[in-house]
Amino acid sequence: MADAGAKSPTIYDVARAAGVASSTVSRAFARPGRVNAETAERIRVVAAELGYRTNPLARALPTGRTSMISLVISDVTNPFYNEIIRGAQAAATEAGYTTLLTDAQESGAKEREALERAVSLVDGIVLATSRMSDSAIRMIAKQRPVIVLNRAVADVPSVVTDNPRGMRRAVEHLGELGHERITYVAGPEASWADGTRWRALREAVHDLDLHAHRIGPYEPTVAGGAAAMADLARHPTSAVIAYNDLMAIGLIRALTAAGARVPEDVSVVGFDNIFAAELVTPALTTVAAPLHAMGQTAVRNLLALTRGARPTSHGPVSLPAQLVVRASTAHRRRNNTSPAWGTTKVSGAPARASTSTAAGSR
Amino acid sequence: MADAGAKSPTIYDVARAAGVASSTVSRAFARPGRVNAETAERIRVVAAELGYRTNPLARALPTGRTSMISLVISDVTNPFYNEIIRGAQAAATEAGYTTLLTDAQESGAKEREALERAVSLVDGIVLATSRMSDSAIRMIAKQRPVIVLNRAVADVPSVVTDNPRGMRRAVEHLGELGHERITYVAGPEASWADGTRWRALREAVHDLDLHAHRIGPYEPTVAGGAAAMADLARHPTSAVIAYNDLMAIGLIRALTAAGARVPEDVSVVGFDNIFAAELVTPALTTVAAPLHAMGQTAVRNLLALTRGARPTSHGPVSLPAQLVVRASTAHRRRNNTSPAWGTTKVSGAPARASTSTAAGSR
DNA sequence: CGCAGGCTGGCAAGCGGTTGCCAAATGTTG
DNA sequence: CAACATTTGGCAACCGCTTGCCAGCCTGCG
Repeated sequence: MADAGAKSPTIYDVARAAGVASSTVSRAFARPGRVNAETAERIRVVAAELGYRTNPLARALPTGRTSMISLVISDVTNPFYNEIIRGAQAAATEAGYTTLLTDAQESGAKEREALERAVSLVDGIVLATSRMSDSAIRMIAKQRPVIVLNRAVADVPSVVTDNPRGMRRAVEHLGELGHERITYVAGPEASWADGTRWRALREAVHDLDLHAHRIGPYEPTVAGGAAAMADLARHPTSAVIAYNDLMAIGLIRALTAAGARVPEDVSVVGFDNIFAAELVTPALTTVAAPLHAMGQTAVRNLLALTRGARPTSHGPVSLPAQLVVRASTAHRRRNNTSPAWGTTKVSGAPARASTSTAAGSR
Repeated sequence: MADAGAKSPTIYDVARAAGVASSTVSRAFARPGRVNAETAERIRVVAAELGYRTNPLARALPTGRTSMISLVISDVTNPFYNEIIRGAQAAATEAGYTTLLTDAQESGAKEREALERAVSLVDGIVLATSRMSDSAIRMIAKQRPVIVLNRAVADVPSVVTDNPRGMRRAVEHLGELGHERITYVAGPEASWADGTRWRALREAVHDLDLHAHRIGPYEPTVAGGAAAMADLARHPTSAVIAYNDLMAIGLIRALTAAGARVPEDVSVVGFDNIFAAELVTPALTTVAAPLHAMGQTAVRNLLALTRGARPTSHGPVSLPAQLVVRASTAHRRRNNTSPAWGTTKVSGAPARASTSTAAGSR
């Protein structure tokens, strides 16, 4: 039993107690096979008795490897990151790595600063939706292995959601429901994902002979979605795809407040499948990003890099998205081509039996 | 300009370039005043030119202080922790500390393991809703300063929500609405908060001449709340207080599915005021824990401890909770004493104008 | 029997800072 | 101007662990 009185024991204490040199103790732990099996076992026993644990800091100094990775998130309070964090943690822990979580608080400056302090502490970095410029990221990337999430930066390996395919599924879904014009409610212009999604939407509507219109940009939040309401009223459509779930939720609330019914009057599709998506009313139809898998993949690839693997030069690693159909989308009502929200008295939607989930969301 | 070619420069490089001894460089950074102002300035300039940054690892070895703290969370995906994390991060960053976020994934074993690896890396630890036993926590606490959140452990300083007062407000609110019997939907038995809340509820109903009944325990999740439905149907009441928001949301969904209307037939109050609480329909009336402040306070107190402050022996630091009144609570309908859920056809609730927030939630 | 080669374990030089102690330089005082 | 107090900067010994290099020992083989 370890008594927690004094300082924790070092390899020297173990070495003395076991009657060997400190280097042998070190090797017994760090270099299996380099030391005689019996000796190693004896050392192991003595170490256990003394309650010895190798000090990661001291180990890191000569080796230069800390077994820590940094995960930088632009905003921890955004539920979008929850599963990413968890996936990343899982992959890191599994590989014996500790995760240094940093919240950039939506500020490129804070992100830089935090990174500056962390960079010498970690073996690699995952940047989830960084707010920094491409060049700043490349700067970091030449000091330590870096993986960016949901973004493409030249010369820096990345992991992204397959937005085009996900968007395609969403458009097909709306098309099957009879919608002909789709409004895209745009997120931040600086967002790589936003550009990709809009582009994919245009291609999809073109192929399927539908029409798309874009409004925005807005903040990628509930408030931002609500703000889109005004513009939407000017270009009424029966179907909307929002940049992300938060905005979709905000928009639905605004629509409802204005007297429109979702999905009867307007179908709304979100992106990301965040936790709250299935909690809101109506439950949100959304394109589910493989959040957990993304976090996991990012970390795994990062660790591969730290072990000296060459980054794949085939562009970003793309993970499949799935459409989760819930209750915010429905058939377009033919007799209601040009919705006049708010003019008809709302009679209330009966409890929907639905919430059919087309694809498992996690 | 720092060229990112070679290894990062050390104090020796700076010392040589500035024509001083390495110790002087060290002191110029770590011991202001110990070195002549001019010399220090010159060193500073040279260091900047070389792109020198002090290596936290190397510094930690001799000093024993890493400027890192560990924040252990029982489940990062639980939105309850979002603001706590952020508050903690903010306080840590402000003090120049880096946060090591660890997700215990609801497992006491994983928590221990993670802690074991982290303990030698950090100057202090915040345990948010730990799954470990009191004695295990005390064990950790004698190796490093520890602050526990939302729990009382003898001899270990803690920060908690003022549950009794919050519960009292909730009961008063329901009482004012005419409810006479309140059902408490319990969370995990092992939860310290659960016990505190139930006790507070009993006291409050006693003082106000109301009645309380307890069902459970259930999992503190949406599914757990839904599971409570069955038991609730057996003891119908017009008012329910759930252990937390997630359960309240689950319960509301189950009630709605069963044909009961919230809040017309049943008023529901949650705890925590998580992000989704205002997004669901009806928006949830809930007791808002000062999440951000808790994270912040925990870290500040922890850092005070690492600086050698004696822990306050006055028991846990208690932070005030506030009641946020939204749309899930309403006047009890006198003619509906014994609700027969599901027998009457639901006609649908008109869009509520409400969502009145009695107290700012953040 | 002599020797090359594989195992083992020890020695000691770092890794990049910190800091107690000392001495030179400078400032103060009587 | 001598004696003494203060600054200021350098020396060198760590902090705890890793690892290149070396030597002793044991085997196996010609």
